[in-house]
Amino acid sequence: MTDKTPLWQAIADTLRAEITSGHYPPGDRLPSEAALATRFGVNRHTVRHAVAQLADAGLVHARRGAGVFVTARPTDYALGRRVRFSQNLAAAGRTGSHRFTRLETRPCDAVEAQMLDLSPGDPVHVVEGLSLADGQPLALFRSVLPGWLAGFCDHARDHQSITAALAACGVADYTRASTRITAKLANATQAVALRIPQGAPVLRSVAVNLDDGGRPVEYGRTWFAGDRVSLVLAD
Amino acid sequence: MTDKTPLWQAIADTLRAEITSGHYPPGDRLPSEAALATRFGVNRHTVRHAVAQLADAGLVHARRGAGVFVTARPTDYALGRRVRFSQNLAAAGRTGSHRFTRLETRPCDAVEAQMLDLSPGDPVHVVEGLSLADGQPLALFRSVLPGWLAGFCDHARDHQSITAALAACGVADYTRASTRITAKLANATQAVALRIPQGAPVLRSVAVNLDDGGRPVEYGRTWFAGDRVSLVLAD
DNA sequence: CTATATTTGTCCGTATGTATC
DNA sequence: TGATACATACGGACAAATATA
Repeated sequence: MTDKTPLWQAIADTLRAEITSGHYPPGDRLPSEAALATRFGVNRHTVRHAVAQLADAGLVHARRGAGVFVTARPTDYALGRRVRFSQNLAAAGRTGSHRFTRLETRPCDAVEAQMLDLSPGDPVHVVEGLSLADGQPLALFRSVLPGWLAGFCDHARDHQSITAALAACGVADYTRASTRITAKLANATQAVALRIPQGAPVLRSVAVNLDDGGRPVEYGRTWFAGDRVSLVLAD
Repeated sequence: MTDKTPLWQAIADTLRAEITSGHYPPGDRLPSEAALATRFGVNRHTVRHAVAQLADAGLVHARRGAGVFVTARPTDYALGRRVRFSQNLAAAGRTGSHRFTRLETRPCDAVEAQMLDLSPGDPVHVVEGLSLADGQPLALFRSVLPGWLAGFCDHARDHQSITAALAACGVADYTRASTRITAKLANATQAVALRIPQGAPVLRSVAVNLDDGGRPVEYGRTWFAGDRVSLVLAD
């Protein structure tokens, strides 16, 4: 080898190409380090160096005693002024679906009142649910909507869609005023719902949507499974 | 008790009010569970239930053996077309500073080549460093810049600023083409540098900046301490 | 560095009121 | 009415992490 690039990097590039080309699909196990070492004709440590780079890049993840697995490609989820769940997943080539787990009207607390421009104790509609992509849990969400949207819960139950229910309440269009993103660790409840191990990272997004008159119509919080989604801000 | 609201919720509300009113400032320790139990005249488990709700809301966080602490408000970090670190922190009322930990020119790998529109092996400048807010580590970053920016490393060393070094290389302005955000767990290296426990959540942001001619001039990755920052997308 | 006390985390219980089938 | 499940509240014991002398 007269080439200046290190052996381990060449091996890493080869593996990366094989993974991205689909030779090793997401969830698949790579050949053992020993097998890769014989294949490339190098020492196992050289393979380890290459695999470590891929793992650091998040492309694969090793499980002691089990092997090295190709990380499932995270679903791209676009954030912007107009965020619509199903459209987003369609763009990412996935079939998305909701499942509402709670639907109720109750008095709001202080935080909800401030975000929705209400007085504490005013009625609000609350929708909780789970977002699925290709049948796999992608995110938990809790949306709070002002009580003056008459009959929202019934519409939501009928249409199984927040956008459709808002339309039925006379809110034809809405845009996102602000989004705030933080990283948290999954608590027990979230871990069970999202089918991720407890302590796995979750992306928490807090957003407020306004109708075309500038009135707040939705205060939504979403918890994404951190390793199944990547939020994309496209300008 | 003829009241229908649970005891633990009333206690949680009381504590929440005392925290938000500033009675317990951020970073402060709450009285021990035993002390709170005697104060409210309830069992320790009831206090624990109340505190757990506050912790779940992110208002406080408990450290075994140490106590329950009021969570410091995370620094707001605005994301948009024009992202400048120091400006962001100034807007949040913090004093920001960089510290470059590595500065070198080397051949690029396959991913860097693709992101920067180069051929694999072309030279790139690499800047690694730590971002601090009020002296506290906020984020780790690794920026990769194309090699045709002559003398970038020297300029960066002189100015201790990526924006200034780019200006010295003739790139007067640059805008962010795309940003991609995922949640990860801190590995040992990141944990030490950011002074967070290993396994704490980190926000990974991957972005590409373009000059006014649309050429990629920076491929930057940033790892934010998940509980010290909240990324804000303002439209 | 070694106790020792403090504090939270987790587990075992018991009992009661309420909602549901 | 009975059976069952669940949330609430209390009591105790010990483990694990931390602070302190």
